[in-house]
Amino acid sequence: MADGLRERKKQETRIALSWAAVRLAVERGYGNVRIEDIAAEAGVSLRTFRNYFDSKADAIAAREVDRSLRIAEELRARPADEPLWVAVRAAIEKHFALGEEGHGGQRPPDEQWLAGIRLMMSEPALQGAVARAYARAGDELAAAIADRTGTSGMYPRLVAEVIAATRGVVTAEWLRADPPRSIAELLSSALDQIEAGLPVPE
Amino acid sequence: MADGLRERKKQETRIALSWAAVRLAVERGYGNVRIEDIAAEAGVSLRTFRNYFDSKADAIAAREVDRSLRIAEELRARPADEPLWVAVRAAIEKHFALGEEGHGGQRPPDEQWLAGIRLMMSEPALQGAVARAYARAGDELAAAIADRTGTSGMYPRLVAEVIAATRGVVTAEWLRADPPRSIAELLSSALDQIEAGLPVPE
DNA sequence: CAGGAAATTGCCTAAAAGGCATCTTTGCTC
DNA sequence: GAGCAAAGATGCCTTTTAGGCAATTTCCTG
Repeated sequence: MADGLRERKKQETRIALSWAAVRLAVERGYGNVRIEDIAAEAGVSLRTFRNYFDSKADAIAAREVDRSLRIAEELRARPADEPLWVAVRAAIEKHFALGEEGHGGQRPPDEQWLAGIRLMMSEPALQGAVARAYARAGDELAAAIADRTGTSGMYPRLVAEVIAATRGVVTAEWLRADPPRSIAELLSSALDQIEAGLPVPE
Repeated sequence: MADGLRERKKQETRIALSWAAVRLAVERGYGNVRIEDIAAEAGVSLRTFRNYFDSKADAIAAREVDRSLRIAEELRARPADEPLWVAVRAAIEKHFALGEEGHGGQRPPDEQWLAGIRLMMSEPALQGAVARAYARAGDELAAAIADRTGTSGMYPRLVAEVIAATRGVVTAEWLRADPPRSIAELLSSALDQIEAGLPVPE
């Protein structure tokens, strides 16, 4: 078998800890959550929490790490003969569609997930951990792009980082836009601009 | 007056702490430096260190924060009628030329500065703080671009984040390239690709 | 089902984070 | 140039985090 009970349980614990961390932080505020509480919520000891994550911030960011890594996965899943940017668009779109299937059910914009995103964007103490998460995702993405295009050097990394940046900007704009705008629309617009070389719009 | 002795001294202390933090971390390794040591090195109390920075990592990243903020400054300093991307190229080039004038003298590639950069790129515990630094710089840059181009919405932020990403990729490539390559050349190449919309190279 | 690797846990020490009160220094006013 | 108010520096204190070490329990393999 690929991974026995052992590996699966470890993954479950990791996810349980991360969700517990996000939930508690959203409820009480980041600063009012002790890792002891998170561990208790997930049913493990404080010391075990520490075996999984180096810090409280990492635990909260873990969920976003997993989600972000999917972009590279999605990209690899696209047909190999599809043009790069077409595949990229599809991969990011799928990434953004994620959030419904968070922990089982599929109630639309998943309030829990959204609150978590807002938390991560607003709490300064979390930005570092989140940034590291995105850096990790960028590495994977760059590798996927290198494989797909057969390029090396700066190109794969440039594309990966630009995609990561785009994703961040789109997310921020989506959260901010007061007459709400659809993510798909924002994303499409942003990628159009990227592909056009970012000329100053008139 | 704009800033009295008070303000200037505060700035000096901040810089002294940051340099001390970098120097000690480079010498002994990040984990073997206590903030107490940094404070002592800079001639202030431990408690005062904490008034300046929230963490050891922040102190180390502070120098990079200041340096990164200069990109936006340089951009604002360019002639207003210069095309955006021309101005951007010039601003980043100047940013990269920085490092000689670190703390007074101007011995070429400033070993101290380079070692600091390597440290920041390699030590995981620092990546969060550094990422936050770049995020700050991105905000300033986006504002500068918005002012210069008279645009709003996602465009200024997209450009700012793409520039930040480019700078990061170029720096990484420059540090890694074994037959060393000039920063100017790498930067120029990267920006050419960005302006062309990142088509897959042949 | 026995041996061994891996994970969980408790215990312990060092270090970090940050509130609060006090003392100094700086900048401004008369 | 003396005095006053505000801002900064410092010391002290408590809570929380970080992580090493060893004992114990849980899963995998042969």
